[in-house]
Amino acid sequence: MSLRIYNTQTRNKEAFVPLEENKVKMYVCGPTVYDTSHIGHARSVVVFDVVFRWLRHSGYEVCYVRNFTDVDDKIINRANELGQDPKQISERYINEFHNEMDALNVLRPTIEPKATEHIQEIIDFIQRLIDKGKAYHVPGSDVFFSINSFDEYGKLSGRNPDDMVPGSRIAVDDKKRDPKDFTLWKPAKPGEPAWPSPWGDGRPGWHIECSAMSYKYLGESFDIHGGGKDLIFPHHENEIAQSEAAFGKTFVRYWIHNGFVDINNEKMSKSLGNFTMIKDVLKDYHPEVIRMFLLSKHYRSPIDYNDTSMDEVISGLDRLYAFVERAQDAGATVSGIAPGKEWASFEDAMDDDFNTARAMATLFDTVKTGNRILDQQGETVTPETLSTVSTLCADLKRMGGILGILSQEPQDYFRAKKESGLAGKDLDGDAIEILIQERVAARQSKNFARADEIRAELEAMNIVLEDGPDGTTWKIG
RNA sequence: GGCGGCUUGGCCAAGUGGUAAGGCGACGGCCUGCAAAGCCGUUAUUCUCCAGUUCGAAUCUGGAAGCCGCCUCCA
Repeated sequence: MSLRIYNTQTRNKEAFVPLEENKVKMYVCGPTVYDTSHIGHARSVVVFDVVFRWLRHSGYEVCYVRNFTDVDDKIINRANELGQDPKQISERYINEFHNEMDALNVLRPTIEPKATEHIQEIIDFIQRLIDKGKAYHVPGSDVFFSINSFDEYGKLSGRNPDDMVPGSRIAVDDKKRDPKDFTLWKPAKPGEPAWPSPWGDGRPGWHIECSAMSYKYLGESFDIHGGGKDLIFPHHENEIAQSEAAFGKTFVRYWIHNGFVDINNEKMSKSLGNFTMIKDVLKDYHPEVIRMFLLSKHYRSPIDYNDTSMDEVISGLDRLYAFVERAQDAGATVSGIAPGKEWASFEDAMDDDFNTARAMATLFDTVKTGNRILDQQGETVTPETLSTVSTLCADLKRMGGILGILSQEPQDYFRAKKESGLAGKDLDGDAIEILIQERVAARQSKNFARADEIRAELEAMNIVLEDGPDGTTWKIG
């Protein structure tokens, strides 16, 4: 089995064959840093983080580029609102973004270029387009890309340029030769960030930065380009036009687009006021719960964020960690263990267009198999059983390594869960221990009424007791 | 108006021609003083509806209904 990828452009799953053997060049559109990142950004970043991990695991040397759009109308507007410099704004949100993604256990891309640090490359790119007759400068105004100079315009989104009704959405700008032409370079208004150029002081349009930066780091033609579904048109369509017009080569071989995150079955929007920020979600849920949630459905489908779904994921992740803990307690080791057949199922799922939802099922199958084996054991675990359980546990951890979960020791995971669960309660771990000791004494003297009373008291505070062979433990229910 | 997507058990969700993965929940059992956790078992003769192709369809074709996204520098 080898990797197959659904290509937005062909609308088919295709066998993945990189341009250069054993190497993959991948570009993903990063955020425009004008505001706090929301759960939708998290999905895109986590999805492509898993793509990155899977490609690397598959033996490819991956050059993964994810940009920051740090010059943009929205950043300028925001800066004006706050009376700050645009650079302060973008730096602040880049920092925030990095902190949140680190918290979500997202690997840093190979390169994270910023538009403002590639102005010269952008200018050179625009000049090349002008020289080739693909773009034109309106004196005293913008440089525009000429749609009519690129006859494959629309091939990614499946739109026919002739069907695009001029002025239906955007006011017709009569400086353009064609209403569908888009800006490559726009003149700066007073007080706005600006760079000198052959067309006067100004700044780049949005689309051109991605073409210029992907060209610089990945070349004229590369393997994978990703982003959110909304970027298909016009952003990615325009990137294709720019890059293919400039170099006359296929720009990108595989286009990957992730679906949206809805909130309680509604689209996130300013008018609904339901923007759900990553930093707020991180306050409510363990980072691995968030990752597991984002990967629980196929990346191209919409996914709905709501409390019920999150609670289901918590139960599932607890279950996985509980098995790791149980296996380790039984003496299982994970280092240096060869992959087992559970891992093969996981690989099949991941190779099938990064089907994390299906891959997730193999984690639970692994746990089920392992628990069953351990349950059938008596007091002493035979070497054969231990070996089997070690393989299962190692497979599970290996899967977790791809999805970016199960990265903690189970003890730490459950301890952190207890601590966060106790936060805000007028009860601490010591107080619970005292109650447990009282209950142990009550049980020993067969005073089960008192024992149950204590248990009920704790249960009312969402603390659940478990009486095991080695005594009583508790957890947050 | 143009383009695209979705509709699977109580809920979430895989599954693109060969007879319905997985999770959560629920119920019964083992275990337990009773519970909890874990395990075992049960929980869709059926995949929005209609018609067609086929030996065979959730999967292909045509049609209907409902929902959703993009066409606004929103991931």
